[in-house]
Amino acid sequence: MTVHTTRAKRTTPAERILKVADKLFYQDGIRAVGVDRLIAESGVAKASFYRAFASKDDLVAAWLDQRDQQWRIWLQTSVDQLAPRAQDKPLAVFDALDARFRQSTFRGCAFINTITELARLDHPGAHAARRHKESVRALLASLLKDAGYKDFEALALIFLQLIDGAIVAAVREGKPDAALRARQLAELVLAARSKKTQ
Amino acid sequence: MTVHTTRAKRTTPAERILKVADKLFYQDGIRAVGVDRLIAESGVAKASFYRAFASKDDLVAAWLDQRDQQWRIWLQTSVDQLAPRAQDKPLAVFDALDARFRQSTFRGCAFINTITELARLDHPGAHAARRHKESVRALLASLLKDAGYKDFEALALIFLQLIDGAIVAAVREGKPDAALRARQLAELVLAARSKKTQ
DNA sequence: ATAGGAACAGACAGGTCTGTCTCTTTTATC
DNA sequence: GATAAAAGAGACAGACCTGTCTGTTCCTAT
Repeated sequence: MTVHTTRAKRTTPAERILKVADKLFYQDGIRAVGVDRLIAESGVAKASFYRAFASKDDLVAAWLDQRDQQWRIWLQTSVDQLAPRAQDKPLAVFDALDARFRQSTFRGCAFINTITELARLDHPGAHAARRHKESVRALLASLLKDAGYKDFEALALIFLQLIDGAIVAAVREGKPDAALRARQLAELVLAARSKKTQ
Repeated sequence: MTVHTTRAKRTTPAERILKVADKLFYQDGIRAVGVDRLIAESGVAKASFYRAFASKDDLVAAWLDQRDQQWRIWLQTSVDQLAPRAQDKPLAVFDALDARFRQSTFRGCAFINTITELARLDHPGAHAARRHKESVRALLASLLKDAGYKDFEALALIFLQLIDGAIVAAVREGKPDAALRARQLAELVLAARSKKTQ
């Protein structure tokens, strides 16, 4: 090996495409963004695009799977930062949301948006979106369990629904207030439930 | 006037188009339904379509305005039927939602779907959607005020957010359970608030 | 009865969409 | 340095999109 590829490998076409797709799909919606635009903005040849992804639908699924992972990492680290103690983590979810709602790029939940935009339930993107929500539900259940709540499974479903409502309301209103309202609702729920398992 | 148009007037092209648009836009999404399909399924000539509506965007706005009216009438009559007494009406909203979620045609809130599909905030459809949500908020505030709740304005915002969350969750899950969860949350909120103004 | 407008039917234009294909240039491996 | 795969550039096909325009038929009002 004469050269070893010592030089840091440049980003692959797939990586660049995914990065651009994340921005454009989230910002403008899936159907509003054509393959030609994805190619132009990522500086990739059309043949490279279709070598990396079998179709646009494939890219949509890959995008959502990547975003799912990033989103859960974001939530976990945000919650850990905002609430060091396990018992405080569940409610910190809504503080994390509050911060996210204030970002100028915020345009709702990419997964909800995908489900509503792609009405067909069998679209690969719709499947990815449902997988994401199930993952988040499991993450919430884990937080609630560690915080000592007995019926953490039922609570996780409620929390997920509060999150969905907060996101939609924040988009509608163009304000982050919905996060605080959801947090107060969550506080009520937790206060009403039998608090600890032991 | 010899003939007086005694005979019941047949439906106008605009009415037929709106009826088909209501079905197709809601079922498949706005961008997924082309003008040609609307024309074919409503049995209308293309010239008639563009005589009735200046553009497809115009039709979208007209559709949403019509649906807004129908939706509020539906909610009001459902609530009146489910809860004759003013103090019971606010929570009956969620029983009405429950019934709606069970319909096989249910595919979420047309207005939320429109906002998320048409990312552009200045689209006439987006404006119609925001007008609708504001109307519903006012309707909820009225129900809550008549039920005797002092801070009915704040409560209406919370109820609207609970409704949004329930709708999204119901679509996600493909089950109507979210309506009951939202109702229980609403019960908690009402119980926690200072109940009456007098 | 007849004139005028509304509705139907469909061709057409100009653009955009996804996906395929060719050709050239770069990059990596031996 | 030679060879092969990867990537860039872009033409092309076929379908679909919105919106316009030209005829023909029907209904209605005088």
